[in-house]
Amino acid sequence: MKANLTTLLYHAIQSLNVVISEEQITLERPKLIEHGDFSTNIAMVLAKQVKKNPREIAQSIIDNIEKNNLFKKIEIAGAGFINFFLKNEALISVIQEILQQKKAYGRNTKGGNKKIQIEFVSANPTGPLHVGHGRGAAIGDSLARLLEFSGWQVTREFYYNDAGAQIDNLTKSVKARCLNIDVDNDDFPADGYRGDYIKEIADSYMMGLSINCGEEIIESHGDIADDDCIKKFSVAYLRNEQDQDLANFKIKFDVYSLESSFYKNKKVDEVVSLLKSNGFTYEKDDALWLKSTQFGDDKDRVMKKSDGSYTYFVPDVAYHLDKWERGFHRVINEQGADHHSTVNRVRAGLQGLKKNIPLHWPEYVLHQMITVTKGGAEVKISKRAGSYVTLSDLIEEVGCDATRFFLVSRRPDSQLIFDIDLAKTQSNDNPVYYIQYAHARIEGVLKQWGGNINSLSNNHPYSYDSLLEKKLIKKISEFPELIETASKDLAPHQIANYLKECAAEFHSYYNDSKFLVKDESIMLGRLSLIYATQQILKNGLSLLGISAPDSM
RNA sequence: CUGCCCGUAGCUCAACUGGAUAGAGCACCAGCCUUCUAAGCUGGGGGUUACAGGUUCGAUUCCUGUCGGGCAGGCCA
Repeated sequence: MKANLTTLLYHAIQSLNVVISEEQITLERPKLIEHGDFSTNIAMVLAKQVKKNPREIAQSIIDNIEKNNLFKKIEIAGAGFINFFLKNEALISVIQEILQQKKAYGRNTKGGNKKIQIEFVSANPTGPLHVGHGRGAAIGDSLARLLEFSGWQVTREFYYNDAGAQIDNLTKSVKARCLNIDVDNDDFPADGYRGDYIKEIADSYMMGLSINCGEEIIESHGDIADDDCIKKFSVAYLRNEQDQDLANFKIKFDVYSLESSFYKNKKVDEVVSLLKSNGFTYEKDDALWLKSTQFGDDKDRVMKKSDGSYTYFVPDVAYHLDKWERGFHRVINEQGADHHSTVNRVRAGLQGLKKNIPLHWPEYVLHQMITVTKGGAEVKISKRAGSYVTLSDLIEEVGCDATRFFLVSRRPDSQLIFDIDLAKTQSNDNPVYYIQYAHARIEGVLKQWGGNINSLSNNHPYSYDSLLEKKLIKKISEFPELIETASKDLAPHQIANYLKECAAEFHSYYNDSKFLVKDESIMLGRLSLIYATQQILKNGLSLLGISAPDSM
């Protein structure tokens, strides 16, 4: 509908001999019902260029709109808004559209089936996943679903560091625990990991357990002197645990990339020699530096440390070169904002390769920190992890659906307060239940009715005259526009907000109206509206990876 | 000290990227179940959008500065 209107407007403006692109025409959904179904400010935008009063321009645009039978009326309002009021038939046609397209309703082809990669979570295997990873997981996975729905060919990817200093640190920590060195003991590694889980790993290692890690089975022989074996075992143990957490969070990845693989396949060497031969490096203080300031970084960065090993961003650049060579049109990295300093470095490194990689490739979605509260007080630690709240604690305490909803429901760039008490309440306080309840309520009515559900997708002679019906129809018809803006903005929280509003419109309607009435045309008309609403709720929830229960 | 993000009702958050009278939910007050799920609905009070300037027909949104919070600025990731 919106697209149709835009085209109509475009033609009307062209016939005024005004140069304009179709993208410049913005159509809005007015907040107030008195402002019609759609509204545009295009006359005010054109006022400067045309040098005429906006209201005059608006009038000539209206006069030039091609004949059609969509509108009840078109008005000029305020400083020069053009407000469109659609005919009833045009408005209610959305119900049949939804019921015919079902789970495909709202889908679009903006992505043109091009390849896009979303990297998210990317936790290092040095401990259990924490809430921050959970936020990344919820946002990243919803983004993936949203972009698939928008016609992109999506690859979900997880990258982890299985090679650097942090892994050595993990190994030392586990080893210390194998030797029964307590975390308070002076002999325990100064920067070691102190959570109880380290003790669990050590115990399992000493017992000679084996870990089933993908296709590989990692065995331990309980040999305390074998650092390499401790390392492999610990990494496998934690990877295994993280996979379990992610599975419980209903998240699947298509590809796992290992930092070590970019050393093995010489990608790191390739990157370093390219940067060298392109003249973007220099030696200083026994180290090799990247002239990242030439690409907008605020200082140059060390690539190769004085001990001969590379800093973390070098394999990161190699990894992104690998992504580029795999042919992704777009790459989105979802990460915690505490990693924002890597953005400039990775992009600078890629530019230095002179491979014609676009300036803003890859894109980043950075999420801010999370505060978890319970009983009004901040929760800072989990017993197992020691210094932070784990994702599995949350899932266990409030469930997967509520956890996902709360973690995805805020703009990524604002700090989030996760209220465990609120997420746990099974009442109207809790938006997840509020939305799911709307879905279940509709299912209840449809079950009670017991008729042929498919017959609802036919046209029914009912005019939807009540205000609540009009508002609900308006809301569900906005779903395709929501998908477009949410995926353009990489902002899945918009889906969560929308679903709350949609559920609210439904609950009001439900409370006000009777569905199973004697008059069949009224009944079928109303049932098809709520059936369409249910479909919208289901489609929206599935974009967030949240279940749509038939009863509660 | 420098860079990035944020600052909206008592609390948690929106606001279609510059639009019309800034919206929801909690909390508070007053109502609605012999009728399809009350996990619901209806009504009410609550705001100088941190502050001060600027840009223009029009600013929560863009620019500058100040204040406050978070995160970075390690040859850690």
